Amino acid sequence: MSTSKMRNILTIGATAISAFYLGTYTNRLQNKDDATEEGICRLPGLPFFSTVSAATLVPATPAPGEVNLTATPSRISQIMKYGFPGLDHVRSHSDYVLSYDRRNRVPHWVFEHITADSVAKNDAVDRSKCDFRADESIHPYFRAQNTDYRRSGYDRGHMAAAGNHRLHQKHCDDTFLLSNMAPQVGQGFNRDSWNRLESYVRKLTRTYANVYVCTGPLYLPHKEDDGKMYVKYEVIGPNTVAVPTHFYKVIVSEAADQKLHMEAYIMPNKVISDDTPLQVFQVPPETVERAAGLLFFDQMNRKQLVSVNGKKV
DNA sequence: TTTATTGT
Repeated sequence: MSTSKMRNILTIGATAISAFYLGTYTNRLQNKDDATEEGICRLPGLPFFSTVSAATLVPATPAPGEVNLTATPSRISQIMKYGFPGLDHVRSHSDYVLSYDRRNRVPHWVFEHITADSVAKNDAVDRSKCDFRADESIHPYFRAQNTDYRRSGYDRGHMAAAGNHRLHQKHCDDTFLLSNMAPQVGQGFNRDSWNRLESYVRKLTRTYANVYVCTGPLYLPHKEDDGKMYVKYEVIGPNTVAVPTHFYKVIVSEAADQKLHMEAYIMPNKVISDDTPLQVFQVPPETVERAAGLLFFDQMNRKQLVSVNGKKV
């Protein structure tokens, strides 16, 4: 085991990670050659695919230079090109797709498709004009409110980052829904190392034509003094919003030649020294899948996959 | 630069 791998495991908790089988992602994918064909048929009647026959009645891909302001079927298909990680309470917004965890009042996962254009500086989009607000599409029993976060000591941390959605003010606004938030340690995490990871993902668009990123929370077990394993996490506010122990990102970068490069990261929701290299937090994608109960990019053709965490496969 | 909060 390499030094960096060992440091990584120590950082995110040895007991948590050793509980998961550290196989290779490619092993599972090797049986998935025909995954693409079965993909569409597998989808249940989600609201945005409700009537396939109606698809032609809905505005399709916008003309070049124009921007989708609503979650059109074509845009959702583009964002979700490589498959849905899960299907629990899926919501499609103008520029990202989310699955909501009603029990924990935070997302299960959010999916984004970003390009050099969508992350480019745009004076027409002003983050300071965006307001954090409750998501009215979530049943009130399960809806997080701003009061849950107030004086909790935690930031309202974006899962789909505001900085990834600069094509239009509406795209930026939509990322401020509380259904896209989870409680994050502010100084030392959200505003620092997690922000570094988000910036790194944006930087990938300088090299790759399309970047697909899935982000979400984890609740990892740890061993306590009695020798038993427990999952323990704080909850905040009147609506008992869960404070995840860790967060993940699974990224697929698509090159102009259709070759795919996959990366996966798990970071603990705690103060992380700014000089910690992001590589320290790399894990096999399968580790995130087992921890989250989700399958990422399962519609990806493995023949296109050329690297995982920077190593050839 | 972007990420955010504090009865400021």
